Amino acid sequence: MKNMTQEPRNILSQHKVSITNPRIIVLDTLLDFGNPITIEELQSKLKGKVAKSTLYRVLNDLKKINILNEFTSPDNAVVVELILEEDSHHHHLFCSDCGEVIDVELSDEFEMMLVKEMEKVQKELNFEIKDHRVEMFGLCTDECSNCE
Amino acid sequence: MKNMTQEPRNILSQHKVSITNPRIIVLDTLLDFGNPITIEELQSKLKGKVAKSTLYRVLNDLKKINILNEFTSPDNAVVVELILEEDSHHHHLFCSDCGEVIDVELSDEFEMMLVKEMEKVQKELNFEIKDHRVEMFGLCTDECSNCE
DNA sequence: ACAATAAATGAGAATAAGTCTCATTTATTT
DNA sequence: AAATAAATGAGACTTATTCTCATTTATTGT
Ligand SMILES: [Mn+2]
Ligand SMILES: [Mn+2]
Ligand SMILES: [Zn+2]
Ligand SMILES: [Zn+2]
Repeated sequence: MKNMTQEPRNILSQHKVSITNPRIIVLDTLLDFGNPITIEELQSKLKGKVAKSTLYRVLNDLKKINILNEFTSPDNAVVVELILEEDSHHHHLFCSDCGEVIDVELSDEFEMMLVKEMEKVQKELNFEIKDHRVEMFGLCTDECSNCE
Repeated sequence: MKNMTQEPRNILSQHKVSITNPRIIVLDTLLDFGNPITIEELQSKLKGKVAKSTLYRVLNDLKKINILNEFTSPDNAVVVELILEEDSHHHHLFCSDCGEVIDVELSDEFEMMLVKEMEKVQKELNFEIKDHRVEMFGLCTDECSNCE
């Protein structure tokens, strides 16, 4: 049985955000794409359906309720991705050629070691570390449909 | 004895880039600041000395000869830093409050483990990984002069 | 279900980071 | 020192994102 939280209407009501057409459409598009997506690509998918200003507003709404992650790719494209409850902590791999962004889960041992490193840094620099991010850069090989 | 490579004129001539005033001034400012700096802050330091268009051109020149690293902070500010020969591989810590960016060197054991993780990912995803970046987010504590 | 109220939207104007143009200045080469 | 090539400054231009405001849509209370 499919997770109810993945329905746009449920996601919105769970977060006490009013259910509107543009919000449903944007969520649907993000859920359907299923991967990190550039604003540019998202805009092209929504052309004629959601106004540009509304798209940015909806994305901000989703950020505010902490279900949208935003970051910048090495070629300075803004990328967003939904954070679903079922998603586990992960990182990203960027293709320098086609710009594709791929989710990557690293091993628990590695994540534990990273936490230890952060604890060391915290003490040394007297800084309270809340979060981290690991980004990997490289090149898609043969099976990428975008680069060739 | 101070490293000759740290003199703007030497840096430029070593990279076969012509020695001009704006380039010297920008390099001096970056060297003097000694830390990653936002474009905004850099511009304010250069106000009246180097034209905006020239600043961007010089930064591009430095990127081309691979002595400038550029990245985006979590609040979407563009940050640059000089890559000096004496610098070792390192990562960054961002204060979510004041925006400060701090260099962080992680342990060799950690870096080795990260390389191993990347090798695993490479095989699994058939992706050629060239580089990586670890970013840590948090809050400066007491001794930060910017946040208070 | 219906009116009243509050919130969200669309269209396009405004803002601002970064790029481009071109006349002038500066560096390099001869 | 003159000739040539490269770099600069000023401001125009481009474009991603934000803002404004009149209209539409959602929510609430009856
Ligand atoms: Mn992801
Ligand atoms: Mn650094
Ligand atoms: Zn690719
Ligand atoms: Zn701080």
